[in-house]
Amino acid sequence: MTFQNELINWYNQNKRDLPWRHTNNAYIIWLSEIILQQTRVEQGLPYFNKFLENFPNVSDFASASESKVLKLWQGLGYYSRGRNMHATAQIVMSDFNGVFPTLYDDLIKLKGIGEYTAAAISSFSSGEARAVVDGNVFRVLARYYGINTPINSPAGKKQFYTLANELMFKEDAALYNQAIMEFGAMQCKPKSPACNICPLNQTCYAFNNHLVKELPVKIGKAEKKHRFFNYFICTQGDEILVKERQAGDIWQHLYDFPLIETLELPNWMDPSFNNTVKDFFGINTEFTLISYKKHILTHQIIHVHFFALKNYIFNFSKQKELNWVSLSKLDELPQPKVIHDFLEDNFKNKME
DNA sequence: AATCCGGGGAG
DNA sequence: CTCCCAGGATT
Repeated sequence: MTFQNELINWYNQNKRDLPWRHTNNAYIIWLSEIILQQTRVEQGLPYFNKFLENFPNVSDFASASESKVLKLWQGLGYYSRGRNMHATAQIVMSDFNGVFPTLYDDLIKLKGIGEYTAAAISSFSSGEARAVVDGNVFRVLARYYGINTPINSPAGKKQFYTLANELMFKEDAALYNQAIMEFGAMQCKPKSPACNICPLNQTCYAFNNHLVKELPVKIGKAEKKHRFFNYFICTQGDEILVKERQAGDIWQHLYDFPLIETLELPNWMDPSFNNTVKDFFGINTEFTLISYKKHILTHQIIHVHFFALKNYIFNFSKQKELNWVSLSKLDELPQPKVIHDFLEDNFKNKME
């Protein structure tokens, strides 16, 4: 049996029942594919259901506010996906008459849709014979064919895309694409795959040469940068001071608090830190440490300290993004995970 | 070519 | 801890 037929055979016997596999509606497939970028199925599934419920079609998505989209996205990470979806939904309304495109050449031009996602949506919605190459496909092909070109190098990317498209099962592109990804996710797993029961083990290069653990090859990760976020919690009656994060850094258009970032762990008993705080807020400041949280992202480790601030006079001319928000409405704003967790722990009762 | 962009789960 | 997940955009 051929490589392709083995994969499809395995898929028919072992596939999971996932909601986006019951449709060829390009809009619904697009929802699932964007949500699943760099995201496990188990983590993305509740978000997929939530988005489809709130936005049954692309028109509903396009007419929502960006803030509502980000609020629904809260906790999933890589928030540019949500912002790009919102922009793309509006382009589909204006440039495609509200009909979500199904052709690769149309899809690839849309925000947030790259080579993988354009291949996925086009093959699943219209059967276009474009091979998907995601983390699963890289791994399956690297092992089965014994390819040691780094998968995250330009040369590797080209090599794997070329091979994947040569292998494409043109009689049923959607079925084949689903099959190879599911096989990578469940059988040819990153760690300790069950090679002894694999239907392809007789012809798998890595298995026969004891290279399963070495493949695929990936080149070096940059070291994580440490950052120190010092948040100041300012309340006034039933209101709290929040800040909308701007472009050029993480969590764009999500909300946090007045922030002083320092280059190293600040000693808040030190007069110089006190002066920095005083300069930031105005005069006559007093603050006490509430809590600390270490927040780990892909390229940075953020040391987050929360302080309660008293006796403050703000210089709003320097802090235009600051706004007072009533505690009862705070939960409507999209927040980074570390902010949301802090509020859950310290303000839940006051937010009702 | 390298770096940025989140958060979670497995080992 | 480390690795990686149905990747894409930016520099």
